[in-house]
Amino acid sequence: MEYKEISQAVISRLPRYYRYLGELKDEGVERISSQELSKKMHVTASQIRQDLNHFGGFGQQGYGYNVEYLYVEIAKILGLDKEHHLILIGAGNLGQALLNYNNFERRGFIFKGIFDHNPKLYGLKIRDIEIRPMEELSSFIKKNDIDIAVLTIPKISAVTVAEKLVECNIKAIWNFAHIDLNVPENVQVENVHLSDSLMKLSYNSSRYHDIGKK
Amino acid sequence: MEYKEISQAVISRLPRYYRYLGELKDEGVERISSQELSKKMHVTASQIRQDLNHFGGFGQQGYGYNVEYLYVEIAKILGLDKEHHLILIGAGNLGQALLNYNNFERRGFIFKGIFDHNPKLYGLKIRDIEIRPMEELSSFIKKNDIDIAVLTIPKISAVTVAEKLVECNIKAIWNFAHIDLNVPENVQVENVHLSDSLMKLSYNSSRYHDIGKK
DNA sequence: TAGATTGTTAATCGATTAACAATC
DNA sequence: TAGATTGTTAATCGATTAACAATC
Repeated sequence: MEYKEISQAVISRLPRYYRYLGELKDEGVERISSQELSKKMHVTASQIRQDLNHFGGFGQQGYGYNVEYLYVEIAKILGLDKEHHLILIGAGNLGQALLNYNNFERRGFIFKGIFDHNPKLYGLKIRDIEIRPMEELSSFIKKNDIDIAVLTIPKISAVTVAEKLVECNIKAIWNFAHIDLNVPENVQVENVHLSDSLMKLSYNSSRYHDIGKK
Repeated sequence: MEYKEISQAVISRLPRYYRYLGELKDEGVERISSQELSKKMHVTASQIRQDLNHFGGFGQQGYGYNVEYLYVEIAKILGLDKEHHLILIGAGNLGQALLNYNNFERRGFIFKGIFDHNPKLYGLKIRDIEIRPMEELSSFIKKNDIDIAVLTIPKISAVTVAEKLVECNIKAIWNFAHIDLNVPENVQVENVHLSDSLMKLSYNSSRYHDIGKK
């Protein structure tokens, strides 16, 4: 399999394509051209064709793209054709919210374990998943073939926990802690920095209304 | 005040600068050069200087940047010098997690009201904030000078609620629903699409480990 | 003053868009 | 076959990086 580096800009757009194709599929649409899709999504048809062609020729000249087929192919590209085993680290409000979010499970992201450093929680269950002490982290990851660790802990402990996860050979960290994690390049990190997002919104709304419409 | 459009790429980096400057300030660092900061943040010094100069000359030749001063200035740019009044729409798990997240309040983002369409919740309080029926939305927004609506509801109702918010002249929507909202350009939308983020992580970790290191 | 480091212009790089030949 | 639409190359646009004169 030959490998060309594909930019994160392209990758970031894939889930959105996937979402729109899923909707079209549910509406019973069989085929769609890049132009039709571009109108729906407010992007250029050119970009859609370019993006998709990084991964293969999924369309057909004179016809367009088969919705069902493209939907399945993008799922494969995104790794949604395989099950992913997750652990949650930090059983606070946000962690529980993620645990209770059904959509992840539907896409093959299965929470296998919950970890917390509060001894009062040990043995309690959320959605039938037991809360365990941090000491069991390493053995649990190995035993349960864990792919992804979800970090919903305060930033103060995040760095240490991330280091520990690296030692456990975790492949990916979904980081909700408000700090940058420095991990080796074979460990993938995806950050969700909620305050950054809120500040961006604050900037955009303040600017817009201070200055008036552009 | 003259206005030049500043790219979202630049804006997206501001909260990160702000975070690092806050840490430096807490460590008692008084001044920092773009080069020192660039090493800490793993970006180029050139980019830091370019980014900051969109908003003014905050540094001094031969000296660098005063940490405290720059920290305050970036806060102003991001609109953190003013209070923002928020409402939460959707009192589910994720909504509650956001309500309980102290950091927002510390930065001036204050939740004033909670709305839900489940009558069983009316009158209940989370963090001393009452849950109200959707019918009161419009009057509440006007009366309490609400800036930002936080949408933590299923996508099926998100579009309708967004339309209603637009009618109420809301300035900004922080959207956690997994759907694109179409609103007029004077309403700012910031999306947090958690499943998109997780899919991106899935892609990156699958790719990396399928193909081997680049 | 000499050294350091910014602010800013110019060069490079990469991503997006346009155009069109290939082909279903 | 003629029409439609892709896949792909070329042109454009914008963002990042490099370089350096200005200046503290």
